Amino acid sequence: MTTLGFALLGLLAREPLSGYDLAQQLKKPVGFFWHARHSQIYPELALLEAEGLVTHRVIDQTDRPDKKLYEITGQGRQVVGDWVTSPLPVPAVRDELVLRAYCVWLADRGRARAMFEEQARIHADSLAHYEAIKAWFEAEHHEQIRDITSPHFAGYAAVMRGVGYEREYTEWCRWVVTMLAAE
Amino acid sequence: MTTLGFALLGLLAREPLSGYDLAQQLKKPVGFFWHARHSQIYPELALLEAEGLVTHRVIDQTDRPDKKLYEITGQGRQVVGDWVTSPLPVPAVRDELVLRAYCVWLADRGRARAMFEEQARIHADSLAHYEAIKAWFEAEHHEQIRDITSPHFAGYAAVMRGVGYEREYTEWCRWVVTMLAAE
DNA sequence: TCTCACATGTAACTAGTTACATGATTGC
DNA sequence: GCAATCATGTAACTAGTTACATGTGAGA
Repeated sequence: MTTLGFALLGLLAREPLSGYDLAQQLKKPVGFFWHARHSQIYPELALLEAEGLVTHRVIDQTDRPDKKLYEITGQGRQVVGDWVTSPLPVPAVRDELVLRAYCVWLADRGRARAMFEEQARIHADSLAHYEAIKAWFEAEHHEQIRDITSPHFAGYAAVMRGVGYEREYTEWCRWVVTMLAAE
Repeated sequence: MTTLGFALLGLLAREPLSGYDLAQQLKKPVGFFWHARHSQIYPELALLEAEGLVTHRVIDQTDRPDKKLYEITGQGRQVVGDWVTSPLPVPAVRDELVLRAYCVWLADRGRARAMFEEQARIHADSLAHYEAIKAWFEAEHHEQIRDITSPHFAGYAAVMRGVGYEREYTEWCRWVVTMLAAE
């Protein structure tokens, strides 16, 4: 089982979806912590089905192409649940912007400043986006986000991380900008 | 040019190193934002040399195996400097722990709590590590860390990100733990 | 007419990981 | 004798990206 497989099972545990739907979900912002293209999703769904973790049925549609609606099986639910608490290998962080910061002493000051300003903007926008989703969770699911057996709690937890991550990232970018702008 | 190539050039711009040294550097904590195994580094160095961005000379050693010491060329320096401010593609975040949080409603509560407690510990340790390096920079290079043309400024900037990242990560893990522990 | 959203797939390639392979010296 | 550090490489595999491929219906 690959991590993508678990990501798909995690989404299908909430509601039945087609491969196309899954690809949409694995775009921002739900998929800020994991994402994939349809070219990776379709073969992965076939593998999940071969292992009995999902099933599909074809939905005939007149106004648009037919689709395969995937549903998680009881076994699939079990497998995701077990995976969540299984030993986690040390996470591999790769961040090209931090790598660029590490090399910024070799770059043109003005251009570097402009780049970090733009990155600050991008992460501030992303932060605003997550904060809006957080506010929506608090307004629409204020009960469920405290219930750890609810998917809304889990979604809220992920969004909380998104907020914290982007807030910190934005602050760091701005700090770099002030350093590059000094004097 | 791959990102790894730029990472290697960024290290070689500071001092000449062997492939083995580079592999050591690309381990924690310098390499918290980028890392690679020696199996990827050796071929990449050969490519960099073929492009005229680095050169090497063999250092004969009696007490240990001979090594190839790589040095960055003027062209190499130019190439890294330009890359730093070149357009940055949207960063692809992949975080398995957040994905697991998104699926935590399907898991056993006690086991999930234990896992997030352990992750909180790991990130708190990592934070302490970065904070020590930050303090070392401030004590040993208090002048250079304000000079944006100094590699120490760039190193300090990267470490600042490490501190912020791990601080936020630790806080989030602890928040998840308190949620899982409630009642 | 053309583009966009819906819908599903395969093929070719790239980056990165794991495993294989070798060999010297130092310290337990 | 055995493990660890230093030192350099290759081979096989996996995950993920980009590009190729096809086709419908709605709306500008």
